[in-house]
Amino acid sequence: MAEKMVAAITSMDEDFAQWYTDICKKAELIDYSSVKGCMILRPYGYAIWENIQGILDAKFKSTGHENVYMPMFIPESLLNKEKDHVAGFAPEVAWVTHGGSEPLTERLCVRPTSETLFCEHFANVVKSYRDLPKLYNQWCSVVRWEKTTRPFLRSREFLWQEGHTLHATYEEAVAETEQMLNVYADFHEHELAIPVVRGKKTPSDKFAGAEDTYCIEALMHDGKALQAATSHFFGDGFAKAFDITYTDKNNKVAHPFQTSWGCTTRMIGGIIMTHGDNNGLVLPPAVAPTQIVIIPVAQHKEGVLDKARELRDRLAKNFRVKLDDRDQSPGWKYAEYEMKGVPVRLEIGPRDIEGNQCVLVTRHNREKVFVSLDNLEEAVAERLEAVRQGIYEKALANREKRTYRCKTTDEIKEALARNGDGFVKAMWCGEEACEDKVKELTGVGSRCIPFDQETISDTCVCCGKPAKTMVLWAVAY
RNA sequence: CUGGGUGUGGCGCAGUUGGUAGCGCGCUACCUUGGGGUGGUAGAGGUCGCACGUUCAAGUCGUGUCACUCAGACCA
Repeated sequence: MAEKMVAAITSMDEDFAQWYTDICKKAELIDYSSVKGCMILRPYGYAIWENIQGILDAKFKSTGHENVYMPMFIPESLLNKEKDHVAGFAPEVAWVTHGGSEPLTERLCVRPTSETLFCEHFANVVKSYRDLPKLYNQWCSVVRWEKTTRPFLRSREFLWQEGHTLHATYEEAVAETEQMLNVYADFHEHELAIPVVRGKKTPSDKFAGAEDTYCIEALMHDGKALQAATSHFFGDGFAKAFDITYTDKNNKVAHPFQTSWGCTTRMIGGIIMTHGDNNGLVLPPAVAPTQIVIIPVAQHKEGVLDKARELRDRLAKNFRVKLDDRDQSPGWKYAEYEMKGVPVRLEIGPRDIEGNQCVLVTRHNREKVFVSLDNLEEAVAERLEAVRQGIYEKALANREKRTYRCKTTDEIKEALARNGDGFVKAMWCGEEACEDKVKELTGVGSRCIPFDQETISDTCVCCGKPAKTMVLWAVAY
């Protein structure tokens, strides 16, 4: 009977990409639309995003940020003001050329990111050191005309948040960049139960126009890396390009220092590929639209549904709970909620009611426990925490198993061939040519220079010259 | 953008040498159902991705086109 359930989706070991697509569709997260690369976020998928938003928004506000909303159109001349920035984004920009049937005098870009809009606005409103810092964030969608698309991982329009801040000093802006990276990292490791590596991008991999780009990198179940969030330090480059100035305490005109940071619906792809299994999605309790689902057993029997409703009302005070009283067999429902990744399932039938107990089943390991109804709230909270802990440890174990320390490119090739894709830790001399060469020889690209450095050897994995830093390498999504 | 794969009821598929579309699941109604997709009876639902062409006749052959999907390159 167990075989019948897994037949619903492609096995992840057999074809990970197909498994991923099956989950997106069958867990009812998304549907495709008639525009290539533009996906429909269905209620269940959007609810995950709303939960992510709720948690992050609170963290942003508690660190002093305010939400704003910028227009979705950027005049071409504005986009062109910072040359590295425009070079980075121009190839994937969508353009509006007409208003009704009239051609526009200047075409408008649909925002791929909003640095230019924020800069234009900052230039208008910042006059004095008293106006600093500016700590802004916006929740919106952006458009990047990608060639090939995948649900959550690469779509032409995607939802995100972008923080944009202005500071009087270099040090304060760097501190902001680091602070926000840590907000993202904590969110991933605690709420999403996804272990991440914090680090800095190599110069060739920086955001277009940034002085430094920090990022967090996660390892997916199949051994490929996913950049989960980024935080950029801009120095005063944008401020100079957009003529943002203020008068400082000494009555001198100065340029402020700037940051931006963002994360996207891609995180949902990360959740799927980190925690999912052959029975479907596994959601971290913090963002699960339904944290606990109540399945009545023999629900037509006297008293069962009444008891189930009573439990639902009790649990609703502390949890996101759902009672499924549809006319389907319990087994059918078990399979459905496993597909949808509900962290904890509560089974309640006549025998349980007689014994003043119920069954709690944790999604990630299908462990069943009988608990007394007297302290159900505590038991549910404990089970949810067990899921969070369990999936984090499972993800961490996968990452550790797939982290290889290599001294030469041959060692990298051998490690990947023997154990499959994963994180490679190897030394680097700092030359872009070596970065490219490693990718060409082994297939793995540089992901970041981790803050937690190790000394794998004294020489560059590629050229053999003295090494400057340890770099994390991987095949990336 | 490059290279593969796939387009046939809602979903998954079959359809032979061209001859006028079929199966499973799902859906609707009723019955049945105690712990992992319960079983039964009856029913609804399709101009075969789109366009042009060949032919007496096209789901089937040809050309084009679009979409989805996978693998690269690029990106969050």
